Amino acid sequence: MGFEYKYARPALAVDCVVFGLDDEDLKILLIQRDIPPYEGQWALPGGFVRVDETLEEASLRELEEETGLQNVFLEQLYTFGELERDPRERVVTVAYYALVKMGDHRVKAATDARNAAWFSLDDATNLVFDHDKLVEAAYLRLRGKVRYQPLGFELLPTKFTLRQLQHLYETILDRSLDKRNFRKKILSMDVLIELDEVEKDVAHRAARLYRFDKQKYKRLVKQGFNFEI
Amino acid sequence: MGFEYKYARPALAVDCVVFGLDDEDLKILLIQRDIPPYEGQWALPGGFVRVDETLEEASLRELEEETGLQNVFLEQLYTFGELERDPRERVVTVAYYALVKMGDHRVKAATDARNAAWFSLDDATNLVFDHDKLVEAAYLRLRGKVRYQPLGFELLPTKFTLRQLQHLYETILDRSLDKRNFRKKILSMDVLIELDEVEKDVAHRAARLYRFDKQKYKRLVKQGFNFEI
DNA sequence: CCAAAAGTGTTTCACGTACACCCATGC
DNA sequence: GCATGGGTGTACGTGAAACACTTTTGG
Repeated sequence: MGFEYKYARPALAVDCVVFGLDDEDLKILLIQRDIPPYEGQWALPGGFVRVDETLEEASLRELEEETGLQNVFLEQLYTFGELERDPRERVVTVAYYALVKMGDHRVKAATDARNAAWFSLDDATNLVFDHDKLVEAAYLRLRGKVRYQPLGFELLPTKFTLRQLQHLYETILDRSLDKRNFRKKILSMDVLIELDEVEKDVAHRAARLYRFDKQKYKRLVKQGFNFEI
Repeated sequence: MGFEYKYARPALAVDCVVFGLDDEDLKILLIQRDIPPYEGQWALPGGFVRVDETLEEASLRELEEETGLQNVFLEQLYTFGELERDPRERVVTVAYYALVKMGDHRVKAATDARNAAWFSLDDATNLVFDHDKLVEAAYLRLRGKVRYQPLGFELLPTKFTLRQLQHLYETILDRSLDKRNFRKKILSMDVLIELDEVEKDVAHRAARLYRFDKQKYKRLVKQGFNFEI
């Protein structure tokens, strides 16, 4: 029984830092572990890589198993290989970060997880293993990359207002932006489609809705265009 | 004898894309394999990660064992986990890229390598495994990052002329730059130390030598400075 | 004295930034 | 009619880009 190798091998895992955005701030998705070690404590969703699946497949599988999430934007972040990351044995983990439209998804705990819930980034602290470090690295990457790649749209509903988009950048970059300049800039890029629709159920003038034009963006990039906020 | 685990584990390796720069162009360091599979063919230096060393330690160890290189700039690139990367079995590899001052180092083949040699980037093709892909990814990363991080200095001698520095950017970015604007920009950043020395053995007016001031650069970064070419 | 590269300033234009008011809507 | 956020234009300054000639040195 079991698998035998000539030399000792580190175990290989994946972990996901899942970002979501609501009216208040940037959130990340944590699970409460239902198995040792650190049973009952909060951690990033993740688990061991099977020998017959790719790293990305493993991440998506673990995400669905532990939190119910599907169809998320996923990108590799960094591989953490310190010797004492895991108290059980040597475990190398490939970290991914994911961006989800929070409104579209309801999270639910499942396999190996007692509970799954969104935490404000500031409260997502004292996690098990070296997961605080992974969260920090993921946030740094997001903050750095969101300015020159159209990642932000993955966090918003398909139809959004310019206010929502500006608020997203203000939240992630942690500074305020000038409304007129922001609108001028984003509209001049010509990657938003202005819809014949306005937001609903607001106690004031309703704002126009927009969609991100992914096709057009790709075409522009091929012509040398650089997205930048 | 051997090590037994409950579940099958992928093997874990590291591979290094080592860049160097000479008068002509950008080079990468390859080894000619001296062991199966693909014995005799050209590949990136690399090998399996031991259970008691970190990923970075493994990269540095393999680099020294196979090419004799020491004291190089090293940074993690990406982790490749496709199922059929290696004909023997499932191998996940953590790729690193390295930058070396070619003049300072003499490469020599050693453990597991029949030969080690520098190749022009254009000639470093038809490598074994998925190494062509790793080289492509490393070059993309270098080209992207060299513009807003002072990576370039890792490829030059400690003392260099502005012409050499400009040539470095022209080579990596693959476009020509205006001499006056380049000098204005790099000097205005105030991260170069002008030395009381000029280059030697040139058949024309000798250019002034400079050093990169790493300490000052770090101080400036803390104050919000952004390096950018 | 000739070849080769070093070194040096100015003008123009685009873009980022700062800044304030009227308008539409729901209650 | 009032509170709330939607939507809009201009002036200024900084920095990127274009561009050519003189100086120094070695052979």
